[in-house]
Amino acid sequence: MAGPFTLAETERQVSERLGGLPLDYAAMAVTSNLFRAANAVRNHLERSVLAQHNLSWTGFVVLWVTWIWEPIETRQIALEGGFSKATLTGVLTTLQDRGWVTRERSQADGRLVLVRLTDDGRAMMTELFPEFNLEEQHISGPIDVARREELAEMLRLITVNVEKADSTIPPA
Amino acid sequence: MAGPFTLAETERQVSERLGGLPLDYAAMAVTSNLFRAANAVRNHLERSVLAQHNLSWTGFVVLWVTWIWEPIETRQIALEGGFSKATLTGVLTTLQDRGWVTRERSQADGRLVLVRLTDDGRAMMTELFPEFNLEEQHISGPIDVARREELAEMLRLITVNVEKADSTIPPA
DNA sequence: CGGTGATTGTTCGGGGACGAACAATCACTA
DNA sequence: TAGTGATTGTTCGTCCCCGAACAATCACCG
Repeated sequence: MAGPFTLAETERQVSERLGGLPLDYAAMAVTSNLFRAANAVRNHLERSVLAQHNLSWTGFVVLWVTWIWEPIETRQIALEGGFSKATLTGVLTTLQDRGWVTRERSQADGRLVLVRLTDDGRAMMTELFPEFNLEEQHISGPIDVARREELAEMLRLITVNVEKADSTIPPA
Repeated sequence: MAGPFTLAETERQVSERLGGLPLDYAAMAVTSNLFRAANAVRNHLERSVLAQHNLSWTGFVVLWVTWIWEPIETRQIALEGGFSKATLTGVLTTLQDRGWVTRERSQADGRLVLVRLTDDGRAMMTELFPEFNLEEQHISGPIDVARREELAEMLRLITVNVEKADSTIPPA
Protein backbone atom coordinates (compact mmCIF):
# COMPACT_ATOMS: atom_id res chain seq x y z
CA MET A 1 0.00 0.00 0.00
CA ALA A 2 3.06 2.20 -0.41
CA GLY A 3 3.58 1.24 -4.01
CA PRO A 4 3.86 3.46 -7.04
CA PHE A 5 1.14 5.80 -5.78
CA THR A 6 1.83 8.84 -3.66
CA LEU A 7 0.31 9.21 -0.23
CA ALA A 8 -1.36 12.42 -1.34
CA GLU A 9 -2.82 10.70 -4.39
CA THR A 10 -4.21 7.91 -2.27
CA GLU A 11 -5.77 10.27 0.26
CA ARG A 12 -7.45 12.26 -2.49
CA GLN A 13 -8.87 9.10 -4.06
CA VAL A 14 -10.06 7.74 -0.72
CA SER A 15 -11.86 10.93 0.27
CA GLU A 16 -13.48 10.93 -3.15
CA ARG A 17 -14.80 7.41 -2.58
CA LEU A 18 -16.18 8.16 0.84
CA GLY A 19 -17.53 11.64 0.26
CA GLY A 20 -17.58 13.78 3.39
CA LEU A 21 -16.88 11.07 5.96
CA PRO A 22 -14.08 12.08 8.33
CA LEU A 23 -11.18 9.65 8.30
CA ASP A 24 -8.04 9.34 10.41
CA TYR A 25 -5.31 9.30 7.79
CA ALA A 26 -2.51 9.11 10.34
CA ALA A 27 -3.97 5.91 11.73
CA MET A 28 -4.33 4.56 8.20
CA ALA A 29 -0.69 5.31 7.50
CA VAL A 30 0.42 3.53 10.67
CA THR A 31 -1.53 0.38 9.82
CA SER A 32 -0.53 0.16 6.19
CA ASN A 33 3.13 0.93 6.82
CA LEU A 34 3.18 -1.55 9.65
CA PHE A 35 2.09 -4.33 7.33
CA ARG A 36 4.23 -3.30 4.43
CA ALA A 37 7.26 -3.28 6.70
CA ALA A 38 6.47 -6.59 8.36
CA ASN A 39 5.84 -8.24 4.99
CA ALA A 40 8.97 -6.83 3.42
CA VAL A 41 11.19 -7.76 6.36
CA ARG A 42 9.72 -11.23 6.59
CA ASN A 43 10.16 -11.95 2.89
CA HIS A 44 13.67 -10.55 2.96
CA LEU A 45 14.77 -12.66 5.92
CA GLU A 46 13.16 -15.79 4.49
CA ARG A 47 14.92 -15.35 1.16
CA SER A 48 18.32 -14.34 2.52
CA VAL A 49 19.29 -16.25 5.66
CA LEU A 50 16.40 -18.65 6.25
CA ALA A 51 16.09 -20.20 2.80
CA GLN A 52 19.65 -21.57 2.99
CA HIS A 53 18.55 -23.75 5.89
CA ASN A 54 15.15 -24.66 4.44
CA LEU A 55 13.40 -22.73 7.20
CA SER A 56 10.20 -20.70 7.16
CA TRP A 57 9.78 -17.62 9.31
CA THR A 58 7.49 -19.33 11.78
CA GLY A 59 9.73 -22.36 11.89
CA PHE A 60 12.62 -20.12 12.83
CA VAL A 61 10.64 -18.39 15.56
CA VAL A 62 9.68 -21.74 17.09
CA LEU A 63 13.28 -22.88 16.97
CA TRP A 64 14.49 -19.63 18.49
CA VAL A 65 12.05 -19.65 21.39
CA THR A 66 12.82 -23.29 22.09
CA TRP A 67 16.55 -22.65 21.86
CA ILE A 68 16.33 -19.96 24.51
CA TRP A 69 13.97 -21.58 26.97
CA GLU A 70 14.16 -25.36 26.49
CA PRO A 71 12.59 -27.43 27.78
CA ILE A 72 9.50 -25.40 27.01
CA GLU A 73 5.77 -26.18 26.90
CA THR A 74 4.05 -25.84 23.55
CA ARG A 75 1.47 -23.40 24.87
CA GLN A 76 4.32 -21.08 25.83
CA ILE A 77 5.88 -21.30 22.38
CA ALA A 78 2.59 -20.27 20.81
CA LEU A 79 2.27 -17.41 23.28
CA GLU A 80 5.79 -16.14 22.69
CA GLY A 81 5.56 -16.52 18.94
CA GLY A 82 2.15 -14.97 18.67
CA PHE A 83 0.37 -17.66 16.67
CA SER A 84 -2.35 -20.20 17.42
CA LYS A 85 -1.79 -23.63 18.90
CA ALA A 86 -3.26 -25.20 15.79
CA THR A 87 -0.57 -23.54 13.72
CA LEU A 88 2.10 -24.66 16.15
CA THR A 89 1.12 -28.31 15.92
CA GLY A 90 1.78 -28.36 12.19
CA VAL A 91 5.02 -26.42 12.33
CA LEU A 92 6.29 -28.54 15.19
CA THR A 93 5.63 -31.70 13.20
CA THR A 94 7.60 -30.30 10.28
CA LEU A 95 10.54 -29.36 12.51
CA GLN A 96 10.39 -32.79 14.14
CA ASP A 97 10.43 -34.53 10.76
CA ARG A 98 13.49 -32.52 9.81
CA GLY A 99 15.17 -33.66 13.01
CA TRP A 100 15.56 -30.36 14.81
CA VAL A 101 13.21 -30.75 17.78
CA THR A 102 11.71 -33.47 19.95
CA ARG A 103 8.32 -33.73 21.62
CA GLU A 104 7.93 -35.32 25.04
CA ARG A 105 4.82 -35.71 27.16
CA SER A 106 5.17 -34.06 30.57
CA GLN A 107 5.44 -36.41 33.54
CA ALA A 108 3.90 -33.92 35.93
CA ASP A 109 0.92 -32.99 33.76
CA GLY A 110 -0.33 -35.41 31.12
CA ARG A 111 -1.89 -32.61 29.06
CA LEU A 112 1.35 -30.77 28.46
CA VAL A 113 3.99 -31.48 25.83
CA LEU A 114 7.60 -30.43 26.35
CA VAL A 115 9.77 -29.43 23.40
CA ARG A 116 13.55 -29.62 23.18
CA LEU A 117 16.15 -29.03 20.48
CA THR A 118 18.14 -31.93 19.08
CA ASP A 119 21.92 -31.61 18.79
CA ASP A 120 21.43 -30.87 15.10
CA GLY A 121 18.91 -28.19 15.95
CA ARG A 122 21.22 -26.55 18.45
CA ALA A 123 24.13 -26.65 16.03
CA MET A 124 22.09 -24.98 13.34
CA MET A 125 20.88 -22.21 15.60
CA THR A 126 24.41 -21.52 16.81
CA GLU A 127 25.45 -21.06 13.20
CA LEU A 128 22.30 -19.38 11.98
CA PHE A 129 21.51 -16.81 14.62
CA PRO A 130 24.59 -14.59 14.19
CA GLU A 131 23.81 -14.38 10.45
CA PHE A 132 20.23 -13.57 11.28
CA ASN A 133 21.17 -10.84 13.72
CA LEU A 134 23.48 -9.29 11.15
CA GLU A 135 20.58 -9.03 8.75
CA GLU A 136 18.46 -7.50 11.48
CA GLN A 137 21.07 -4.82 11.84
CA HIS A 138 20.91 -4.01 8.14
CA ILE A 139 17.15 -3.80 8.36
CA SER A 140 17.22 -1.20 11.10
CA GLY A 141 19.98 0.57 9.22
CA PRO A 142 18.15 3.71 8.12
CA ILE A 143 16.87 4.35 11.66
CA ASP A 144 19.05 6.33 14.05
CA VAL A 145 20.44 4.02 16.70
CA ALA A 146 18.91 6.30 19.30
CA ARG A 147 15.50 6.00 17.67
CA ARG A 148 15.45 2.23 17.37
CA GLU A 149 14.49 1.75 20.97
CA GLU A 150 11.82 4.37 20.57
CA LEU A 151 10.45 2.53 17.55
CA ALA A 152 10.50 -0.82 19.33
CA GLU A 153 8.70 0.71 22.29
CA MET A 154 5.93 2.21 20.18
CA LEU A 155 5.37 -1.14 18.48
CA ARG A 156 5.25 -2.83 21.86
CA LEU A 157 2.65 -0.34 23.07
CA ILE A 158 0.47 -1.09 20.07
CA THR A 159 0.78 -4.82 20.68
CA VAL A 160 -0.22 -4.76 24.34
CA ASN A 161 -3.03 -2.36 23.57
CA VAL A 162 -4.50 -4.58 20.88
CA GLU A 163 -4.07 -7.78 22.85
CA LYS A 164 -5.72 -6.17 25.84
CA ALA A 165 -8.72 -5.31 23.67
CA ASP A 166 -8.87 -8.88 22.34
CA SER A 167 -8.75 -10.40 25.80
CA THR A 168 -11.54 -8.26 27.22
CA ILE A 169 -14.06 -8.56 24.39
CA PRO A 170 -13.98 -12.30 23.42
CA PRO A 171 -15.25 -13.76 26.75
CA ALA A 172 -18.63 -14.03 25.06
CA MET B 1 8.37 -12.91 21.42
CA ALA B 2 7.18 -10.40 23.97
CA GLY B 3 5.29 -12.92 26.01
CA PRO B 4 5.59 -13.70 29.70
CA PHE B 5 9.33 -13.30 29.68
CA THR B 6 11.07 -10.03 30.42
CA LEU B 7 13.33 -8.43 27.88
CA ALA B 8 16.20 -8.58 30.37
CA GLU B 9 15.57 -12.28 30.99
CA THR B 10 15.62 -12.99 27.28
CA GLU B 11 18.83 -11.05 26.67
CA ARG B 12 20.57 -12.88 29.49
CA GLN B 13 19.51 -16.26 28.12
CA VAL B 14 20.51 -15.36 24.58
CA SER B 15 23.98 -14.19 25.55
CA GLU B 16 24.38 -17.40 27.53
CA ARG B 17 23.55 -19.46 24.44
CA LEU B 18 25.94 -17.57 22.21
CA GLY B 19 28.84 -17.04 24.59
CA GLY B 20 30.83 -13.95 23.82
CA LEU B 21 29.41 -13.15 20.41
CA PRO B 22 28.42 -9.50 20.12
CA LEU B 23 24.75 -9.05 19.26
CA ASP B 24 22.67 -6.01 18.36
CA TYR B 25 19.84 -6.21 20.85
CA ALA B 26 18.19 -3.01 19.65
CA ALA B 27 17.88 -4.46 16.17
CA MET B 28 16.48 -7.67 17.66
CA ALA B 29 13.88 -5.71 19.57
CA VAL B 30 12.81 -3.83 16.45
CA THR B 31 12.33 -7.02 14.45
CA SER B 32 10.49 -8.98 17.09
CA ASN B 33 8.23 -6.11 18.10
CA LEU B 34 7.50 -5.39 14.46
CA PHE B 35 6.19 -8.90 13.96
CA ARG B 36 4.34 -9.12 17.22
CA ALA B 37 2.58 -5.87 16.43
CA ALA B 38 1.74 -6.80 12.86
CA ASN B 39 0.44 -10.20 13.95
CA ALA B 40 -1.62 -8.81 16.79
CA VAL B 41 -3.12 -6.03 14.69
CA ARG B 42 -3.92 -8.37 11.83
CA ASN B 43 -5.60 -10.93 14.04
CA HIS B 44 -7.53 -8.22 15.83
CA LEU B 45 -8.82 -6.64 12.65
CA GLU B 46 -9.71 -10.01 11.15
CA ARG B 47 -11.69 -11.02 14.20
CA SER B 48 -13.43 -7.71 14.82
CA VAL B 49 -14.47 -5.97 11.59
CA LEU B 50 -13.42 -8.38 8.83
CA ALA B 51 -14.94 -11.62 10.12
CA GLN B 52 -18.44 -10.13 10.00
CA HIS B 53 -18.08 -9.87 6.24
CA ASN B 54 -16.32 -13.21 5.79
CA LEU B 55 -13.14 -11.44 4.69
CA SER B 56 -9.50 -12.31 5.25
CA TRP B 57 -6.87 -9.63 5.71
CA THR B 58 -5.41 -10.09 2.25
CA GLY B 59 -8.86 -10.22 0.72
CA PHE B 60 -9.61 -6.88 2.30
CA VAL B 61 -6.38 -5.33 1.04
CA VAL B 62 -7.14 -6.47 -2.50
CA LEU B 63 -10.64 -5.07 -2.26
CA TRP B 64 -9.34 -1.81 -0.84
CA VAL B 65 -6.72 -1.25 -3.52
CA THR B 66 -9.21 -2.10 -6.23
CA TRP B 67 -11.82 0.17 -4.69
CA ILE B 68 -9.45 3.13 -4.79
CA TRP B 69 -7.90 2.63 -8.21
CA GLU B 70 -10.29 0.58 -10.33
CA PRO B 71 -9.94 -0.45 -13.02
CA ILE B 72 -6.54 -1.74 -11.94
CA GLU B 73 -4.11 -4.29 -13.35
CA THR B 74 -3.41 -7.35 -11.20
CA ARG B 75 0.34 -6.76 -11.15
CA GLN B 76 -0.34 -3.37 -9.58
CA ILE B 77 -2.57 -4.89 -6.90
CA ALA B 78 0.18 -7.31 -5.95
CA LEU B 79 2.70 -4.48 -5.85
CA GLU B 80 0.52 -2.25 -3.70
CA GLY B 81 -0.49 -5.07 -1.39
CA GLY B 82 3.00 -6.43 -1.03
CA PHE B 83 2.35 -10.08 -1.89
CA SER B 84 3.22 -12.33 -4.82
CA LYS B 85 1.20 -12.67 -8.00
CA ALA B 86 0.67 -16.34 -7.24
CA THR B 87 -1.02 -15.39 -3.98
CA LEU B 88 -3.13 -12.80 -5.76
CA THR B 89 -4.49 -15.29 -8.28
CA GLY B 90 -5.98 -17.42 -5.51
CA VAL B 91 -7.38 -14.55 -3.48
CA LEU B 92 -8.84 -12.95 -6.58
CA THR B 93 -10.62 -16.18 -7.46
CA THR B 94 -12.11 -16.33 -3.98
CA LEU B 95 -13.31 -12.72 -4.17
CA GLN B 96 -14.72 -13.37 -7.63
CA ASP B 97 -16.61 -16.45 -6.42
CA ARG B 98 -18.12 -14.38 -3.65
CA GLY B 99 -19.26 -11.84 -6.22
CA TRP B 100 -17.22 -8.81 -5.16
CA VAL B 101 -14.85 -8.37 -8.11
CA THR B 102 -14.68 -9.07 -11.83
CA ARG B 103 -11.76 -10.03 -14.03
CA GLU B 104 -11.47 -8.74 -17.57
CA ARG B 105 -8.73 -9.28 -20.13
CA SER B 106 -7.20 -6.01 -21.33
CA GLN B 107 -7.97 -5.02 -24.92
CA ALA B 108 -4.74 -3.09 -25.31
CA ASP B 109 -2.42 -5.79 -23.92
CA GLY B 110 -3.48 -9.42 -23.99
CA ARG B 111 -1.22 -10.33 -21.10
CA LEU B 112 -2.87 -8.00 -18.61
CA VAL B 113 -6.02 -8.58 -16.57
CA LEU B 114 -8.11 -5.68 -15.33
CA VAL B 115 -9.97 -5.92 -12.04
CA ARG B 116 -13.10 -4.02 -11.04
CA LEU B 117 -15.48 -4.09 -8.09
CA THR B 118 -19.04 -5.26 -8.54
CA ASP B 119 -21.88 -3.15 -7.15
CA ASP B 120 -22.02 -5.53 -4.20
CA GLY B 121 -18.31 -5.09 -3.64
CA ARG B 122 -18.55 -1.33 -3.72
CA ALA B 123 -21.51 -1.35 -1.35
CA MET B 124 -19.65 -3.50 1.13
CA MET B 125 -16.55 -1.32 1.07
CA THR B 126 -18.60 1.80 1.59
CA GLU B 127 -20.08 0.23 4.68
CA LEU B 128 -16.97 -1.57 5.85
CA PHE B 129 -14.22 0.97 5.51
CA PRO B 130 -15.48 3.50 8.09
CA GLU B 131 -15.70 0.67 10.64
CA PHE B 132 -12.23 -0.42 9.67
CA ASN B 133 -10.79 3.06 10.04
CA LEU B 134 -12.38 3.41 13.46
CA GLU B 135 -10.56 0.27 14.58
CA GLU B 136 -7.35 1.63 13.14
CA GLN B 137 -7.78 4.67 15.35
CA HIS B 138 -8.12 2.49 18.44
CA ILE B 139 -5.02 0.60 17.46
CA SER B 140 -2.88 3.73 17.28
CA GLY B 141 -4.53 4.90 20.48
CA PRO B 142 -1.59 4.62 22.88
CA ILE B 143 0.66 6.56 20.52
CA ASP B 144 0.72 10.35 20.74
CA VAL B 145 -1.00 11.79 17.71
CA ALA B 146 2.15 13.77 17.03
CA ARG B 147 4.26 10.60 17.07
CA ARG B 148 2.06 8.56 14.74
CA GLU B 149 3.44 10.19 11.65
CA GLU B 150 6.93 9.64 12.99
CA LEU B 151 6.17 5.97 13.53
CA ALA B 152 4.68 5.58 10.06
CA GLU B 153 7.72 7.26 8.55
CA MET B 154 10.20 5.01 10.32
CA LEU B 155 8.30 1.95 9.14
CA ARG B 156 8.30 3.33 5.62
CA LEU B 157 12.05 3.85 5.75
CA ILE B 158 12.56 0.25 6.80
CA THR B 159 10.35 -0.96 3.97
CA VAL B 160 12.10 0.95 1.21
CA ASN B 161 15.48 -0.01 2.62
CA VAL B 162 14.66 -3.72 2.64
CA GLU B 163 13.00 -3.68 -0.77
CA LYS B 164 15.97 -1.86 -2.20
CA ALA B 165 18.25 -4.60 -0.90
CA ASP B 166 15.99 -7.28 -2.38
CA SER B 167 15.92 -5.65 -5.78
CA THR B 168 19.69 -5.24 -6.07
CA ILE B 169 20.76 -8.72 -4.96
CA PRO B 170 18.32 -11.10 -6.75
CA PRO B 171 19.37 -10.34 -10.37
CA ALA B 172 21.41 -13.54 -10.25
C1' DC C 1 7.57 -10.37 -41.58
C1' DG C 2 9.99 -13.81 -38.43
C1' DG C 3 12.51 -14.73 -34.47
C1' DT C 4 14.41 -13.79 -29.89
C1' DG C 5 13.85 -12.28 -25.29
C1' DA C 6 11.06 -10.20 -21.81
C1' DT C 7 6.61 -9.78 -19.28
C1' DT C 8 2.09 -11.33 -17.42
C1' DG C 9 -1.14 -14.29 -15.07
C1' DT C 10 -2.09 -19.10 -14.05
C1' DT C 11 -1.08 -23.72 -12.32
C1' DC C 12 1.07 -26.84 -9.23
C1' DG C 13 3.09 -28.62 -5.00
C1' DG C 14 4.29 -27.89 -0.29
C1' DG C 15 3.91 -25.57 3.77
C1' DG C 16 1.65 -21.95 7.08
C1' DA C 17 -2.49 -20.19 9.50
C1' DC C 18 -6.82 -20.17 11.93
C1' DG C 19 -11.42 -21.50 14.25
C1' DA C 20 -14.15 -25.21 15.69
C1' DA C 21 -14.76 -29.68 17.37
C1' DC C 22 -12.57 -33.33 19.98
C1' DA C 23 -10.34 -36.72 23.45
C1' DA C 24 -7.30 -36.79 27.24
C1' DT C 25 -6.07 -35.00 31.46
C1' DC C 26 -6.35 -32.24 35.49
C1' DA C 27 -8.38 -29.45 39.56
C1' DC C 28 -11.86 -28.98 42.73
C1' DT C 29 -15.73 -30.02 45.31
C1' DA C 30 -19.30 -32.59 47.38
C1' DT D 1 -14.24 -41.15 44.95
C1' DA D 2 -17.27 -39.76 41.66
C1' DG D 3 -18.53 -35.81 39.03
C1' DT D 4 -18.31 -31.35 36.98
C1' DG D 5 -15.84 -27.88 34.59
C1' DA D 6 -11.61 -26.09 32.78
C1' DT D 7 -7.27 -26.73 30.16
C1' DT D 8 -4.13 -28.78 26.67
C1' DG D 9 -2.67 -30.45 22.22
C1' DT D 10 -4.39 -32.67 18.06
C1' DT D 11 -7.37 -33.18 14.01
C1' DC D 12 -10.16 -31.36 10.35
C1' DG D 13 -11.62 -28.22 6.75
C1' DT D 14 -10.67 -24.06 4.42
C1' DC D 15 -8.07 -20.52 2.92
C1' DC D 16 -3.58 -17.94 2.47
C1' DC D 17 1.18 -17.81 0.63
C1' DC D 18 5.19 -18.51 -2.07
C1' DG D 19 8.71 -20.24 -5.66
C1' DA D 20 9.15 -22.59 -9.87
C1' DA D 21 7.55 -24.02 -14.21
C1' DC D 22 4.42 -22.83 -17.93
C1' DA D 23 1.64 -20.85 -22.03
C1' DA D 24 0.18 -16.64 -23.98
C1' DT D 25 1.34 -12.28 -25.41
C1' DC D 26 4.14 -8.39 -26.49
C1' DA D 27 8.35 -5.44 -27.91
C1' DC D 28 12.16 -5.08 -30.63
C1' DC D 29 15.39 -5.79 -34.18
C1' DG D 30 17.02 -7.95 -38.22
